[in-house]
Amino acid sequence: MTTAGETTEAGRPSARARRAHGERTRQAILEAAVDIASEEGLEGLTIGRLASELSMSKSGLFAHFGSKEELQLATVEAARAVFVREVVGPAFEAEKGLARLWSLCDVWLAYVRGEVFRGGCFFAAAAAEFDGRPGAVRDRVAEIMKEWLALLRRSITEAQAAGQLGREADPAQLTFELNALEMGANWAFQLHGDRQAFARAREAMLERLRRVATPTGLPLLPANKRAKARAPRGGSKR
Amino acid sequence: MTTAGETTEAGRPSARARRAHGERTRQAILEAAVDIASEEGLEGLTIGRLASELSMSKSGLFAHFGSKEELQLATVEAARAVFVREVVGPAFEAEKGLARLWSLCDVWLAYVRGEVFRGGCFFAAAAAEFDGRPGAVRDRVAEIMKEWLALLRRSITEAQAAGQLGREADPAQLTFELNALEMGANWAFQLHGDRQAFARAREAMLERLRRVATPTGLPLLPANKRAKARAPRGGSKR
DNA sequence: TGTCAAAACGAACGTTCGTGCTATATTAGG
DNA sequence: CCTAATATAGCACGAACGTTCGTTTTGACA
Repeated sequence: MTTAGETTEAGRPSARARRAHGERTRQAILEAAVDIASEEGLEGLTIGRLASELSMSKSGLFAHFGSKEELQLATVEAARAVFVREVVGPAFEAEKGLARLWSLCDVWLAYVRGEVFRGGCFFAAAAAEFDGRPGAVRDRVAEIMKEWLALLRRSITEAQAAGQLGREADPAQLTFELNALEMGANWAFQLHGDRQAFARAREAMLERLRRVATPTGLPLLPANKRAKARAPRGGSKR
Repeated sequence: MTTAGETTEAGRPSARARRAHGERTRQAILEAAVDIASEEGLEGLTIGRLASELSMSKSGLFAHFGSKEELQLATVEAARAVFVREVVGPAFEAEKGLARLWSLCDVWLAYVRGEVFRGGCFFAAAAAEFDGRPGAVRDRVAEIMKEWLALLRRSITEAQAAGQLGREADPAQLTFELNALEMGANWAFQLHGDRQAFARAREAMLERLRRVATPTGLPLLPANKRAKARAPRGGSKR
């Protein structure tokens, strides 16, 4: 439904759908589109550039989407699928509650650090690019980010329900802080190439969670490695 | 020195500078440019658009800069001047040490909330836009953001020297966290129009600073208003 | 093998982009 | 008042943009 017009209805392998060469190219297009867009932005993602990258004609490529905005929306959707596969999926292998909450934070950092997208977090970039321009793309990006925040928040309340996180902790506040640390790490890495940012974000998140964790919850968080403040080697990177 | 080439040295009304009609227009151009760029991005800042906004000809406007990149750099510089005037200046009225550190955080939030730039923090937007494209603009933006981080960091060590902040606090870590919270607030406000984000960032910053403040430093931070967890009104904004 | 729809193509459209050139106003100094 | 410098305008350029059109290639099935 979200995907454009001619998709097969998922499970009805009509004669038409069995072949479906177009679907394969469409997928290839979106794969490249996601990469380009994460580096150059969804507006910098140009149809000509995309076509030449894939050795296709502009018009042949264009026909798959019908408009630039549709291409952008499809690209956002493809990026979301990657995000779900690379972040949400793995994190959900952890048990519901604090373990999963931590996993969401941890895997997210790995997702940026491992350059799943060449330009860092796709949605952070898209959000920054479109937050000032009304339209379908902006709306969809905002929606997806709300999904993510809701996921964090739900994990928090589940951890509270399981008695792993104190009741006094405000889920919305905690969600905001964890997300801010994620954005901060992504930002520092993208702009300054600062890999330390991941360790810093990790430490801040852990510290924050430990502060509101109950004795039941505490063991679910990684152990504290305090071998750090011991040798404070003067040169601080730059 | 930082501002572009032919600015009058502030206080030396040379014959050349007295007239300087061009300088006035240049300033007017940059004022508009900063506004547009903060909303649409430095790349979306187009010469034609800028010219029509000011009822000028493209070429007449263009002559002031010589290239698009120069225009972008000049715009960044103009934005920096605004930032210094609106944030750094006011914050430096507070006394060196923890008071100033807090002032930097507080005034920064006000600067985004008060929409000094129409599109939120100019440099957060510019950083996100250019972090994937090498060039002079990207370098300058990164430099300016490092200036800001250095400012935060210096205030932290000054607060430590004054015995207002514990020696055990890692300045780089604290800088990262404060900056991340700023970015998080800006992001939430821009994308979701969420004004609560400022209060959340403020609370998180305060809490974080209180945790490392010494008994000497604590009174320098705003008092704790705990009228909040009392009436936890169910409806949480959306 | 012939048919037919899907898929890809090539060329062109009208705009807008950044950027030059050249000419005309506007202004200050002699 | 004249002159030289400065500031703005007019016009045109080549390239790239998103988009449309008519045509050709392709591949499954009768």
